Amino acid sequence: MPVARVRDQYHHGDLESALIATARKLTKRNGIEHLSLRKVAQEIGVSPSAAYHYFPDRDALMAAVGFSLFEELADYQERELAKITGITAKAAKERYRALGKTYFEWAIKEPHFFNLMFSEHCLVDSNSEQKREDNRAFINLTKCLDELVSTGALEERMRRHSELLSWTVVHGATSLIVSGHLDPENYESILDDLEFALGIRK
Amino acid sequence: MPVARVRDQYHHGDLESALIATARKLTKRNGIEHLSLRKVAQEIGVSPSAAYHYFPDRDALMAAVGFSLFEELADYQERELAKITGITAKAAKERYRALGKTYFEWAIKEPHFFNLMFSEHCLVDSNSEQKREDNRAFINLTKCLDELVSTGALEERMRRHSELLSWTVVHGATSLIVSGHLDPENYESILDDLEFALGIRK
DNA sequence: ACTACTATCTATACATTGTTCAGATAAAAG
DNA sequence: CTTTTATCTGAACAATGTATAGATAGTAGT
Repeated sequence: MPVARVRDQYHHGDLESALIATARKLTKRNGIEHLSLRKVAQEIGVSPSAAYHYFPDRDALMAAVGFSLFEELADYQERELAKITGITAKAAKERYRALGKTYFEWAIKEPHFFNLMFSEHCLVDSNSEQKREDNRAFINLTKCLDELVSTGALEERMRRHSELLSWTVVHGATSLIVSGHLDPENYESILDDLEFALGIRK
Repeated sequence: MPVARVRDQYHHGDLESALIATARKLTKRNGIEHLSLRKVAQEIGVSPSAAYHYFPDRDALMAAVGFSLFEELADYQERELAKITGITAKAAKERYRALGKTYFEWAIKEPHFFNLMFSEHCLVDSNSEQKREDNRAFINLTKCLDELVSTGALEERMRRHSELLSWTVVHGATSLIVSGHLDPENYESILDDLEFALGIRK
């Protein structure tokens, strides 16, 4: 299996990946609305019809991009979490905070990505591939909360109330800010409010 | 003399409203992605170019639809709030809950509307018309929280932490559920978690 | 009532888009 | 070397957003 590196070959070599990567690039620049299959093909140097051997339609390509972005986000979060070591309450709180901060900053940095991920293109049905990516993010949150409890930063009785609440607050604040309905400078104070309400010690 | 049927007239009479109303109808049925200016015009019985006398482009029409939906939602919320009378703690809690419930049910019932409202088409810049609609919803929340405090259902010290937190949780849960990343049956328990964390008495 | 004016809408045209399908080309299999 | 399969092209189609020039109707001024 020769890897085709030259663009003017008849067979591209790894067109599926190229399509996703290029669609990602154009989405990043122009947003979902202005992503055109033909421009993706043109950018790669391939005919518009070629894409249809890998994706049934434009929506499927966009969904593929969206799902790959969930992986990217989870990777990024895990890298950032790994930077914070220690089993103290302080470290646990930093990790908990980092989990939300990475989510928020990812969205602020690439709003077009965030919009794609939570658009109708990436609508998740119950037992799809994507649910596992959600699980991955959720498991990270679960671990963070467990650490908060075990280090004494979070009371045991608040533990079960914290999971969905944390996820919801972080996503909600991010969504409202990205869509312009809330000022970015409010993000930190909302997280403060959440930690205060959950009784996470300062 | 031509028959006085509204659609056969050269001048429509109130084309701007008709455009918004029809675009609303088609969006409700097919979603943002599949809304076409030409179909809107055809449905009204007018040429495609006619729309350009009222909206600079398709995006502007969609934005107009989106902003009108914010008004609709606020109207609906205020109607539902008005149904719950009394100045007891019980009534205050019901109104607080109703504020979130209407938001959630509105989105579940018409997900295409919700997606439009928080899409890039309705991106709100700081001093726009739309900010006032946000204010209207936020003022309702403010009043509900004040009532919770004055009836003794919410502690004074939690008051200032409750505003953005409540808004964020309700929107976040709704957004995650509409986009398929969270099961609808979780909504109530998330609200329970929030009320528990804020110390709102059962 | 006649004219000039303005607001409103149509007709036509164009580039771009998603998508289909028959066929070309290259790689793999025999 | 032939056959088969995977991969991509080319041309075509209908639909879309949008620009421009012109048609039509209501309105104001005389």
